[in-house]
Amino acid sequence: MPNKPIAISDAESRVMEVLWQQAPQASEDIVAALLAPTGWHEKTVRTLLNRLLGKGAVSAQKDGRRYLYSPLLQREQWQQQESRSLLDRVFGGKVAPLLAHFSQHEKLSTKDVAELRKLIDAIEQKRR
Amino acid sequence: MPNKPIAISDAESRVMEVLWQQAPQASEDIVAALLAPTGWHEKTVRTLLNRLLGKGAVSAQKDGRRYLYSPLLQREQWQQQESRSLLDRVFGGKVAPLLAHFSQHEKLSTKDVAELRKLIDAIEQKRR
DNA sequence: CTCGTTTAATTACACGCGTAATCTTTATTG
DNA sequence: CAATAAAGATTACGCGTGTAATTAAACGAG
Repeated sequence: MPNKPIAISDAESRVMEVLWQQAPQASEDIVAALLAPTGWHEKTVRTLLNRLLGKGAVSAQKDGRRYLYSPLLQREQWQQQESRSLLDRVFGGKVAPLLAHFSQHEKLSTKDVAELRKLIDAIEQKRR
Repeated sequence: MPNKPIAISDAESRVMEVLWQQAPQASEDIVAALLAPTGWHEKTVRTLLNRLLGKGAVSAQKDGRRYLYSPLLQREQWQQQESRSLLDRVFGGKVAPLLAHFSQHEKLSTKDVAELRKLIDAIEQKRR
């Protein structure tokens, strides 16, 4: 099995989010995109980029004097890893308790509920 | 506002799980309960217990020469913290994408689906 | 009362993370 | 070509965590 999960930290995921929205991007742009929401220093962002490179979560192609970065780790894949981790760590691997939990504790908008219902219909549809 | 969230680490949560199943318990029992699933040394477990004490996640009452530990942080509360954290960090705070994700990527048992449907019915019931 | 044993408290230590600062290389400009 | 500026690479540093080992205290056995 080829792909062992790439673990990225919280701060690193913020950088990935920027790349998931658009790629490739130069570090300058990534720095700019993160400045407002996080207040991070340029140096900080570059450190995170390098760590992500080291982890194989992003790739870099040289473009003149700078690099252009692209995500290698896909957002979906990361979401899945994180979800599974929560499920296993916190809910004993069982989906129903998690969902029950959300229905009790998270305020679901009417739209959420409608969407949920559609999802379930679709799932049941596919089953039979 | 009294309760700022108590952050507990992964290893610490394993100790809490033991206490959530039954409390109060002496460290000896907790050590014993964790030995098989984790292989942790007695010293390790005691360290974790002390850290949890420091964080206010458990309480200890002296019982002769030993302490009996009880959880202060409740399981529900912790699950909620962790769920919210996943939701915010990974799914932009929106429930529907999380659920969509689960429906696509996690194998939901027939029972899961049935439960989900019941949950939704209940929610909609409460709304009108 | 002293020694050993059991339990608790203190200390250890490497690694990842958040957050940069410093050093180095490379391209630009006079 | 030499100095400067911009980008990248290396190094830093304190804190939490995983994982204990070491030290101290307290109680029971002689």
